[in-house]
Amino acid sequence: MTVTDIGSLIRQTRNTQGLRQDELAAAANVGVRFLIELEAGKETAQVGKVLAVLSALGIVMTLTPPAGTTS
Amino acid sequence: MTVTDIGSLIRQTRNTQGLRQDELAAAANVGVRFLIELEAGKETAQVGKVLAVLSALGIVMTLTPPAGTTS
DNA sequence: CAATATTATTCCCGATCGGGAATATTTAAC
DNA sequence: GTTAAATATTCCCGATCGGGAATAATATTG
Repeated sequence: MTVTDIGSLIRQTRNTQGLRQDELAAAANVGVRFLIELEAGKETAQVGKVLAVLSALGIVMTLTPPAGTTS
Repeated sequence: MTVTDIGSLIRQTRNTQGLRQDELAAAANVGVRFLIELEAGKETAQVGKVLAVLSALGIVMTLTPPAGTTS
């Protein structure tokens, strides 16, 4: 999973929901410029804001540790 | 999923793998201070570096869009 | 083609990042 | 208690964020 992957998924999900960039940006409380750069795969985006965008789209994140290290 | 959750999981996984903060930081190519702040739930951490840490620990991220929006 | 919608790029600039290194502070071991 | 290990906090400071607004470029539609 790369930042480019995340950006692509965000853009795709946004489109299938019929949202414009400025609408999603407003919903997630971020700037339009930030969203543009995030969709383009910006490595340096702040993780909190990335989570806000994902959440605004209803995208659920799951983190699975390597097998056998859960204990 | 919050940044605090991510930080907690990173710390926990790091501990179960017997890694010190400086060791993981070196493996992920980030600074020790960054890792400390990330484990504490720093909202403003750069997403690229967060992914690097997760990857160094073998933690897999999955993003699932809301049902019915995959098309 | 013309008109519009949408996305992307650039400007300025205060605020904050994030690094290494040094210094606490906390925790563990003997 | 003492020595050491591990974690956390501060210092300085160049690099970059990220905002709004304006402009440019790229679809879409009639």
